[in-house]
Amino acid sequence: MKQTTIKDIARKMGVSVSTVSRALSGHPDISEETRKRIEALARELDYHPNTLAKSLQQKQSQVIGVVVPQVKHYFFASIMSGVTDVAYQAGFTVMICQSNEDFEREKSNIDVLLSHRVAGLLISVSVTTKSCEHFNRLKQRGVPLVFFDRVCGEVDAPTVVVDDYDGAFRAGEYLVRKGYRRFGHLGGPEFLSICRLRFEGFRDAVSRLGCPLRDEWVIRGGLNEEDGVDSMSRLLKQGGERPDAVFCVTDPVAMGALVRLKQEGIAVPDRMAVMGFTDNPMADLIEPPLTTVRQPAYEIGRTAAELLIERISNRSGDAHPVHKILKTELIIRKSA
Amino acid sequence: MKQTTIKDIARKMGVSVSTVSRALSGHPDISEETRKRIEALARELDYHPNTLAKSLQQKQSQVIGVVVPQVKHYFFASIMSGVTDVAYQAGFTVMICQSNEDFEREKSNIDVLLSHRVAGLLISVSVTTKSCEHFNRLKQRGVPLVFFDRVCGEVDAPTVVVDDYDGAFRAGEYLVRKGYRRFGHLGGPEFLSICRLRFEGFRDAVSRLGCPLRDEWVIRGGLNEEDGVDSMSRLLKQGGERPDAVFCVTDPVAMGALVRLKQEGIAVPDRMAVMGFTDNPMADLIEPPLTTVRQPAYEIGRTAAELLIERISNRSGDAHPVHKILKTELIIRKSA
DNA sequence: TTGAAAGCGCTAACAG
DNA sequence: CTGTTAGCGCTTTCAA
Repeated sequence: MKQTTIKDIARKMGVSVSTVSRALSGHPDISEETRKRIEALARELDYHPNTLAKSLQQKQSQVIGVVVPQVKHYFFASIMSGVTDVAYQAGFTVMICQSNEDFEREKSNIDVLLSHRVAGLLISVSVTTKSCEHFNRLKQRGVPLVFFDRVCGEVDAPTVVVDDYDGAFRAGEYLVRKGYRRFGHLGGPEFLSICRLRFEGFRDAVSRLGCPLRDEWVIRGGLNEEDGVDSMSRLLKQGGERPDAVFCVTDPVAMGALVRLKQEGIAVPDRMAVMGFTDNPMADLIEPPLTTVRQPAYEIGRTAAELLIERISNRSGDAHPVHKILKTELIIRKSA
Repeated sequence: MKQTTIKDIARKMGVSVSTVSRALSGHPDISEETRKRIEALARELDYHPNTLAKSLQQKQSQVIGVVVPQVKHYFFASIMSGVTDVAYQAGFTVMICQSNEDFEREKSNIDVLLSHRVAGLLISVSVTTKSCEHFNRLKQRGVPLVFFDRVCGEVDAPTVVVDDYDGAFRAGEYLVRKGYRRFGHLGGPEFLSICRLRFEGFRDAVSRLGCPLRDEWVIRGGLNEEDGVDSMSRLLKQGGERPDAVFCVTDPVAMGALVRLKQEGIAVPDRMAVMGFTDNPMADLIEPPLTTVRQPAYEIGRTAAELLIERISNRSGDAHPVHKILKTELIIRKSA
């Protein structure tokens, strides 16, 4: 696989490599004619500049690294879509790694990306990540860094999140206004800020309105559908009185809960209302359609990428980090 | 952002760069003791090898480039997940681009990836791609290349697909066996092999069993949910007799069709049965749960990545290209 | 307007 | 076992 280089072009044209380099990068000091001829020859030889060499030389690449827990989840996939679009427009490419929710793999992903000398990093932390020193090392190294969705509070870096607390709060208000009184919550690991904030927002709303959340109806599990099935099972197993409404930390969890309730023949929303968080595209296709809080996933991706690219370009690494908080939207359907 | 290099380590240790290079890459000719000391110092200085320099030197990188139409679709996201996992295990990273179903962008994505000197390319072609010369140029260049899902028949490269014809055929058989007799099809652009094969498989099955597909009930549109809504609208607008069962080219299209039927108050499956293709996770959560043909998306991603990496490693580029055909599975639920 | 030369960080002969 | 050296493809002073 012999690749055409600038040198090949130079030789064939009888000029020096610097002339070719300049011609191809639009340097003003090159005569119109030489440039035309060089461009033509480059096309003819199917020349593609070697970005590796260029990056090595300039000590900076046009690649942004992304670390997400799982690409296949709709939420992250949409974010990736936003990141990829913004990157493309700005002349960047994206290198993607998934941590599969594993701390060690997250660290090793970052190492790999660093070795590729990415210009900056976009990170959403794994559920199993309990320490932030690997992130702080990045800061020290001066690598531009933006967290999105699952952020790490101990690290002084820009973040892009939705207003989880507010979204959950409004979910709580809505349920109380709808007449529900006995609330449960299917939550995620408290270490994750999104889980903590959604829990707190909901808890504060319902307790402020006189219907405090009962501890035994707060179930903590994972963030996916199977976890929802599981958490709902644990809730039902308690026997005795049941909540008349549960707020779930994510849509997949809510859908899992719905599956479990259907198995038990418990009517939704009549005997138990269910609310989710995210607004997956399937949310309005299931039965009953899911009442939820919409997060603008694609926008999160765009915003995070924009922020990162801005930091890369301005080298504004020392400026006070921005924290973007995107608005959520209450989507009322049938399940609550 | 000053990065530690092999040279810094060499200077601090009072040895030559080659010694450091060898120590760090596990060369046998280095004494155990020197290696230990070098490794320790490297860690202390937070050294990360510069992959760019290495790739430039070796004239080959450990990056695989992926071009997909849209990352946010569950099917592609799952594939990406498989690709990313296999790549990680084999010491590769993945660079991802999305064509957004646009031909020009697809070409430019490939150029970018080529400039980054990716070791190989994984491609699923966009719906608007009507020519394959850009792929053939890749072949000439000797870039290892594997197509997945949406392949390009005119290019002599390995492919990973599911047995679309067979899956669709069995869908047709199933519907006939179930007692349906008047069949329609909501399909995609014929240029895409997946669309053509699914159409042909279904058509052959039902006609062989004595219930030929009627031309006016074959609607061609896009592949997403909104396209499904649209295609079903066009079908219903015809008035007169209606099919009692439609087979849709993808799950999203089927779900769109379902939405439209619900709006019209047409009961599924009683007045019209609907079948999809893919088995999205939401397929069994909607009402009625969707009968469909499952494609092993994650496996497609894994297989394609494995094939590509094998080709990269063996440089078996000239060998006869393999065509992997993964099996589909009929998933019977309520919608048909 | 063009060329010569150095160097980005790394590996790999070749030589000791 | 370790050092010297050349060179991967490119940009960029400095000089002509």
